[in-house]
Amino acid sequence: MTLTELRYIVAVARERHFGHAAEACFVSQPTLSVAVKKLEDELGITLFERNSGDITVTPIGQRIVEQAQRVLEETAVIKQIAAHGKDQLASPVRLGVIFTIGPYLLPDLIPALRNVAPQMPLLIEENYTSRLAELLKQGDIDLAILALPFDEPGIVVEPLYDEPFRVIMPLGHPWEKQQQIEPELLVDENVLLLCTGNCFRDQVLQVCPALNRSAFSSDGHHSTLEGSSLTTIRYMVASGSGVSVVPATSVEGKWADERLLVTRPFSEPSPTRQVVLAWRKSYPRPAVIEAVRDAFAQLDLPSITAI
Amino acid sequence: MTLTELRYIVAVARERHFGHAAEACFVSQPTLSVAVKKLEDELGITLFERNSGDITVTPIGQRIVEQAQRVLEETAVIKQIAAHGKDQLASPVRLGVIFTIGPYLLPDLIPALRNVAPQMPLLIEENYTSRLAELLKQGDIDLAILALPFDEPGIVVEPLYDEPFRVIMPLGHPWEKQQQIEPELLVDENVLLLCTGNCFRDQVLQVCPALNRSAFSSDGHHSTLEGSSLTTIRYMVASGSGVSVVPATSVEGKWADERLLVTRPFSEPSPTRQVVLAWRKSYPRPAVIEAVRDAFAQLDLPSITAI
DNA sequence: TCTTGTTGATAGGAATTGGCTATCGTCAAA
DNA sequence: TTTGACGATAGCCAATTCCTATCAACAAGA
Repeated sequence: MTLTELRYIVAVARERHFGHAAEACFVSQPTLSVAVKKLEDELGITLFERNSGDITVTPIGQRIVEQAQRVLEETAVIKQIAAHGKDQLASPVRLGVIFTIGPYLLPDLIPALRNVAPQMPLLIEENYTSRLAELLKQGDIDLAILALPFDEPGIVVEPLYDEPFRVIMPLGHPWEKQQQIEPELLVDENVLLLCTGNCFRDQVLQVCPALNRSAFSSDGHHSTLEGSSLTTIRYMVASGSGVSVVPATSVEGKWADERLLVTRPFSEPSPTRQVVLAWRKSYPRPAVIEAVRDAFAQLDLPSITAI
Repeated sequence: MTLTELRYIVAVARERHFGHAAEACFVSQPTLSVAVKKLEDELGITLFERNSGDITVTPIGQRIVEQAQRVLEETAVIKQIAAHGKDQLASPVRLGVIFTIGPYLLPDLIPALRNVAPQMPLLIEENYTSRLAELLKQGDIDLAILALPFDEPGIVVEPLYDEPFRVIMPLGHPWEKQQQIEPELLVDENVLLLCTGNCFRDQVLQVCPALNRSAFSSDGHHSTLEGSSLTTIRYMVASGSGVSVVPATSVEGKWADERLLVTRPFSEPSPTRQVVLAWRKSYPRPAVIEAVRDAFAQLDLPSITAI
């Protein structure tokens, strides 16, 4: 049984005439005759009564023709779904963002995306890099915004921007008078870090490996404390628990709060992390990637270096 | 788009593995790969994300696969209808019978048919021969039981039985003492006939053309009257309006009523009419014809000559 | 870093199918 | 008896479908 055969019998039932039905199907009459006979043989029943000069549909043929019509309608729905769904920006996109970027980037990124692709529903997942990598590979999210280093098989990354690190300290801290902070100074300070598992912690430690040692030192003087989120760190720093190193976007622009904190850049060359967009090599909707790129192009975030 | 392709994508979506899906479809993996790609190209969308080692269905692919499944289910219904409808004795048969046979034959024929083909719904149409011929040719009925002469293009007839004519007369009629009636005697009697249009009227006139003449004679003595049905004729005869010629089955067996009428056969060779089964040459259910034959073979009607 | 195994894609050729033209057979109407 | 209409059949060609063999990509393990 083929869809073509079904189309043929529907046409014959409608036209009650093999010749006209063939014409309606844009095939020759023998083609249609043979196809109908083939289907009749396959089903083992006679669909049409060929009277000289008059075709009638048998009762069982009538039911089968009606069912064939239903089949054809359902296949039309497939084409319809396909035609409508051809717009890659029409179906949902699941976007993962790491914790240390999401809260500061998304309020700007989401409107920009709505601007670029108004019809595209967005599902956001905030999580750690490692978890996002998992979700990405399993196909549970489609895109991820995260920071290097990131290297997973089957995943392609594309740089979005470079984000410098900033030092934050409580109001009245001795470094307040310096316009730039030397990284080495941190070793002698009480530096608050994010908990283990957060990529930003690793990035900071990579910039200043000495902090790792001091965290385990037991002299009680140069110890580091840990916070569970950047917001927590901010409040811990503001309350005088120490200083910290945070991504620039989390303490500048609309997130700056001079009444609580003092923010200073590192001396040049400032340590930075590179924020990238990641997706499965096999992700079949390049238009979505393009839309995200366009959305980023629209953004005008302070303190970041577009790439 | 072909049903095979739809089967393939459903299998791939189910197995999430081209190789396994191909196995499930009893084709080689390349065959399936090519077919899926062909469908994707035709629809213009990517149905599956081919990640090394893991196949995922795209959101739009998911919807299309579900729709494809619906299509396949509907085609399965076609096969189901066909398989169930293969039994030619399962779907309704429309049977036409002429007025002068129906009332006397059907009470016996229908149970016999139910015996031969218990599952076969019967739709009965009682009418004149000419109307039955129309219905038969138009396909509004499938079979007809009627009397010769009957010759219509595209219609095949098969003898069922010969039915002798009988003379009926009121109780106490002079002919009551005769065991057989000579046809010539009718000319001098008041003979009741069925109305014009009824085939039995023509059959009687064919046996005794003289009646036709006398019907239009104006001497008032040898006139014929007309009744609208055999039952009417019976009561008209019983009430003394005259004599009549009727089919044997309508006045013998369970239809005999010696308290009202006297029934006599004609002298040999008795005039008869041949009752036949008629159907379109193209009627595609020989088993139905066979069932009707079998049902007649079961009948044991008095006064008829099986053929 | 190199090999290896797995998996889907591709190439090329054989078999099948679907379509065409030409012609036939049937049948009813003239 | 002839004719015209219509569906069936025959024979051929092209397109499709399916196969085997092979390739390419890639992740995992040595």
